[in-house]
Amino acid sequence: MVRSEKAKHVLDTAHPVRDAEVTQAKILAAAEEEFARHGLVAARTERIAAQTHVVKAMIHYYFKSKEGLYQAVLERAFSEISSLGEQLDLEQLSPKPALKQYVRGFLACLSRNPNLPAILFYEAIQNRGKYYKWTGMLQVYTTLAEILEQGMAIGVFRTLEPRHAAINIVGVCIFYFTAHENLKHLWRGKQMLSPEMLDQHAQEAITTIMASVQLS
Amino acid sequence: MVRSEKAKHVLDTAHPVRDAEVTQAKILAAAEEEFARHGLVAARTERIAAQTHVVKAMIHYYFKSKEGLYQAVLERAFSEISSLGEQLDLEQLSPKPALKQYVRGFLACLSRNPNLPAILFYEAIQNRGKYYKWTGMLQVYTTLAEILEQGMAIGVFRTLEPRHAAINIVGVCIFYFTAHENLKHLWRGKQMLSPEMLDQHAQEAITTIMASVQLS
DNA sequence: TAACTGACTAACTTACTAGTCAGTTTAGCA
DNA sequence: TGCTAAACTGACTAGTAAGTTAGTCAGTTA
Repeated sequence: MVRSEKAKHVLDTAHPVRDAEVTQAKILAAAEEEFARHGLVAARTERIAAQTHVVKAMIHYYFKSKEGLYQAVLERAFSEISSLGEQLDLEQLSPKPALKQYVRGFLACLSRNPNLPAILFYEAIQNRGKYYKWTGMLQVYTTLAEILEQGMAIGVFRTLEPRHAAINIVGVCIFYFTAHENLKHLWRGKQMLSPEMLDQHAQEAITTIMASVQLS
Repeated sequence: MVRSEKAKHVLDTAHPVRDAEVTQAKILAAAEEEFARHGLVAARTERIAAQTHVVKAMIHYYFKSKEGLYQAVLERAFSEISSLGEQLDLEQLSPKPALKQYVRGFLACLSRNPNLPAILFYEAIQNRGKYYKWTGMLQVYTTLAEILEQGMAIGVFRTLEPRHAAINIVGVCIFYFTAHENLKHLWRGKQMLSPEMLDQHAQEAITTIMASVQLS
């Protein structure tokens, strides 16, 4: 779904605007927050409605059901991840820069949408991938594993099990986001999703990942 | 809470045993699964009761409320993590073996209780640490950070930001458990929590972590 | 300006779920 | 063996949350 300029502009106003596109966008935005925070089951349509300043019935009017809204949120949220590998053509790069580039892209994607990890987590643990078949995320793992295998083949990476290593790389990238609310106590309550902190995380994560695959 | 031998023994039988200790242990075990899978809000006391082959009222009889049961589960589940640093005396080891030992202990702890990561995530994301003050987990981060700082000071570890690095180490250890249900598709549906796979994860995680902190 | 259409609302229904309680059963002891 | 306290049960209640519906409101067109 493409969000129009109009929709973007009015998105945070509380006034009723009587514009289908805007209302849907507002509901989607509020729903993403709600689902990221509480998961599908514990999410409350009433809260989403209140946040959106429309009435609960609008959710059913536009999205049929709570589930329907959830699926719409998932689709929008993961559209970017699915197309991660395509935008950077990794074939042209050698394994080391390819890995670096891909991880950088993945981290940038997460930074742009910090709700994604939580939604992913809920979908995996609570719904067991019922609504999102994880094909997008599996793509991430297999792409990483391929890069790692190539690197091993030409002797620029250490010996490792590609799939486990890929999982660990994703773990390094994602964990920070899912735990951010508690990690802040390590910085005396500092906001962990601020641009500076996210940048610091990205930098540390990339260094850690590149170091973890290098030859010893 | 110490689980007696008697309780352990009868834990998985379906027959009514009319033993307070056993019943409580059965409820706790079923509740741990339920809370790990669904979180506090989406957990259903009726499901816990059904799993336990007792009646829902017993939960309130022994644990007063759903929240009370949840707190009891948290307390039991995290008692081990809190005392992780104590059992191995890290002071006597130099940073490298200390890090290796500590991570090994942490991973062993997770393998023994694979529900722990999911419970941790729910508590962090959904309840924002309302019931578990994360002092236990914060201890893990600070211990790791201290080891890393020592290693940097004597020049056996590369230059890194200790807290971010500690977070990434924990991420590598934990992520596998939270995503296991989806990761299995990378192995054609293989069970990811089997002893062999857990062992493989532990081994890969330790290698990865040790490689990630070494001097380049 | 009247008919029309889609956006929106308030009030309602139905289903579910945590928690209660009055009463029953059983283990173990006198 | 009978008594008692603790373990346990089934039926109930109050509250909550998803989903429905009849109808209102605002913009648009002829």
